[in-house]
Amino acid sequence: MRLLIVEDEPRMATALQRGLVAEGFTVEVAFNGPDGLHLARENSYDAIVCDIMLPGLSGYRLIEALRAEQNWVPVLVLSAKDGEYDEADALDLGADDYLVKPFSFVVLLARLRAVLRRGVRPRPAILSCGDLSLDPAARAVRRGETEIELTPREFSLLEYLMRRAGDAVSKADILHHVWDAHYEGDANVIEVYVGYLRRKIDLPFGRHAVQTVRGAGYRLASDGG
Amino acid sequence: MRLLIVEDEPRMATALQRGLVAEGFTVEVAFNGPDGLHLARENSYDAIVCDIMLPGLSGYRLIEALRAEQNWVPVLVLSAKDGEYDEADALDLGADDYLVKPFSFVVLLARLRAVLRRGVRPRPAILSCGDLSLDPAARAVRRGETEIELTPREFSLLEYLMRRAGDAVSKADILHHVWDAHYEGDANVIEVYVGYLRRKIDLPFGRHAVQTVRGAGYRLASDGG
DNA sequence: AGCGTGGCTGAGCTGATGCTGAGCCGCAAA
DNA sequence: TTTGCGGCTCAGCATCAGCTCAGCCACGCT
Repeated sequence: MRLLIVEDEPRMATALQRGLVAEGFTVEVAFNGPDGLHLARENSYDAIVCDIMLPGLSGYRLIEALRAEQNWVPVLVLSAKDGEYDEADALDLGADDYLVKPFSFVVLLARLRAVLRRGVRPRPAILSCGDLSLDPAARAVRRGETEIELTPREFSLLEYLMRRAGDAVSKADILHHVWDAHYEGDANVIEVYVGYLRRKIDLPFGRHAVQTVRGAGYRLASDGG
Repeated sequence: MRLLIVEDEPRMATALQRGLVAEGFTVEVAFNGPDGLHLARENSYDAIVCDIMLPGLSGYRLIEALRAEQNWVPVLVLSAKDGEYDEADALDLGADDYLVKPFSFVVLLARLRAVLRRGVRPRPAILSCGDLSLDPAARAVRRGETEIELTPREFSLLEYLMRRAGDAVSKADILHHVWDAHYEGDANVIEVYVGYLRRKIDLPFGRHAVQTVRGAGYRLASDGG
């Protein structure tokens, strides 16, 4: 297991390095943001442990830059801040976990192991299919540059379809996940809402992202139509 | 997005439920461990939010039980304990994240989103014979680059033939698997549907993937014709 | 070559499926 | 109270999938 530590405070960096080496990890250290980004680009790490407050380039920007390059290496963020919105920001930006300083080494180790166990897989904070994108945190949907207004129900329907983009999704599945497990009503609501969605995200753009798979359900084209 | 909350304290449970429903999630609540486990077994949730201290069955045991059954639904653990080893335990047991009470709703939401974002969904393999391929999840069939539209019945017939590619499959077998074990009708339906299939996957491409084995049934050429 | 059986197909009926516009209800802001 | 909006139901319509059937074709046997 090969780790990169990005941490500007020398004592903290050294302590982390020693501890993790003692646990059997191979560890490299960068003391500022740009160096960290450079190392992360050039090498393939199993995980990155990254401070937020960094000279040159903040931890946020570092993660953002990596994710923009489709680099999904697990990142564990360390921060002296304890404002809750910082944490929310980091996770929505694509960090994998978050620790507030001071933290105990045991907790760091446990979280690092949890993060490593999950391994690398693409998980963009913003869902996108072609030029169609949906940001769950911001509750925003856009086709290219055009912002699209959706009602809450329309939004969850699209979110569910986008999370399963490319799959044919049955109406029963949709009813369970977007409406309620015990929803008693007619599955016709889905047809109605699919209609609403199409009128907002497809028709004005001459696209066909939301496809009917007769007898099976619906499918969102993974290329956005 | 469908969630299960397992929380015995009624005020906490209600608060969570309200907040998450307001965020657009579909939420079910269990007030003790055994109920939670039962619901988690019976239904397919996108994530579970689970207290540690539960009557009947602790959160630890609940996760352990699910994981033992190969159920990898993401679990976010809540706990009033703050001993660091508890956290390490929960993560090592297979929880996906951990929050210590009291926590803010914003943080819960951010972590929940992070956990949902990396949610796994193992996809069934794509069946293929030569340049003919069938994706059961996407309900899509293609010959080379050309997408082919099939009706549900045609689709299951082709799927069955592809799963037994190279074998001669009797009409009785087909009737049994593609129609119904208790199907009463004439086996002539099969001939009709084989005809439809050929017109869609063979004739336009000058191929002969679906072969008649006179007196025995049909065979799908394992090289796709 | 003739014949019978197994296999194929076009026509057509029927119920199922999906889509849409109209309209109701409840809630919340004006 | 009125207005607007989101959520939903419903009925009507168009289309389609599933199936049956009758008649034809072709394979393989004598």
